[in-house]
Amino acid sequence: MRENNCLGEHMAVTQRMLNAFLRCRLEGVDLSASQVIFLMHLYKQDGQSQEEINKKMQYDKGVIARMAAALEKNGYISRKNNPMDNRAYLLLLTQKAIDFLPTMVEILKEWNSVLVEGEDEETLIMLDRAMKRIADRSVEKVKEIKNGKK
Amino acid sequence: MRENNCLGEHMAVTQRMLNAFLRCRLEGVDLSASQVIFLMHLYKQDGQSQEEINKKMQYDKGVIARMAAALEKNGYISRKNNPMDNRAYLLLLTQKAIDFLPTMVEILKEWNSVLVEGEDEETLIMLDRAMKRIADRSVEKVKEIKNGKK
DNA sequence: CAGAAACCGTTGCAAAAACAACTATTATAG
DNA sequence: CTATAATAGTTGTTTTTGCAACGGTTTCTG
Repeated sequence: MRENNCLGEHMAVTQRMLNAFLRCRLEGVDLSASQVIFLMHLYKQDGQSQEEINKKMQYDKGVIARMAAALEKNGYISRKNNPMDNRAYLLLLTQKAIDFLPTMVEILKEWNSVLVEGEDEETLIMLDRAMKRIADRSVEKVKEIKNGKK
Repeated sequence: MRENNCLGEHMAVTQRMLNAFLRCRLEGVDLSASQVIFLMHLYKQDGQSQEEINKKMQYDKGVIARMAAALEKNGYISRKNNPMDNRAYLLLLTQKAIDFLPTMVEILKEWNSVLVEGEDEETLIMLDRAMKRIADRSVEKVKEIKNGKK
């Protein structure tokens, strides 16, 4: 009981450190820490909508809108209207973004190596799966609360 | 490899959900999400300095200074000069903070129950320890980078 | 002991993020 | 078919966070 209560704090600290790390490694690059994660989602699957990125990152949709606008302005993505749904965009990576991928992967790999250093393969698999379940339940919980309030 | 890369994203999502959850539960209370965590550190050990809280939470020290000022202004803590070191404060919980403790514990317990739901006791212990190691390495890594830059 | 370095805290400023109100489009219900 | 609800995105405003420069203490070093 006592021990579990700290999980959240460890995550919070790690999260702040990740952001600090990314800010250091992105010095001189016209990308913020969260924009890099944004782009990573598009690398995994190009042509998503802001809504889809929003669901995955769980940032406020206003924040996502501004990130997308900034990424477009800086030439990392283009926003095509989705012919299937005129409300939504297709967010598409530009060549500039594709060229930046190797750098980004290297930076994320460096961070990942810090996270996994000295941990068993078994522990890591377990950790990742458990954290996914936890993240999913967290999203669900907040959704319930917010729906209940309307 | 592929799987581990997502650890950070799961943590990030969970972290944002925790903040959203706390904001909901703290409606009408003159405390922010991070201020509650701040107070929790004082509950664990009263009379710490801002620097000590800073080390544990890993927020920027300016942020900690403003949190402490706000908590004092709203009557949750008092700041006594430390007779052993005139640079530092002793941050002390007031009665108002102590009265609020049960509410706070209940809120955090509610959140914790979301995190641990359906997980084995074994998994949880493992998770907490692994996350502590990860958080510690993260802090260390960022410290190295920032020292290297000076 | 004097000067330099490290430490603790504050403040101005800028970036990041949340929230709410809004427009426009699509989907659903009666 | 129309009215209502839900969806996708934008924008104004406020709060939160990070960074850097600063002032006053303490500690270290020669």
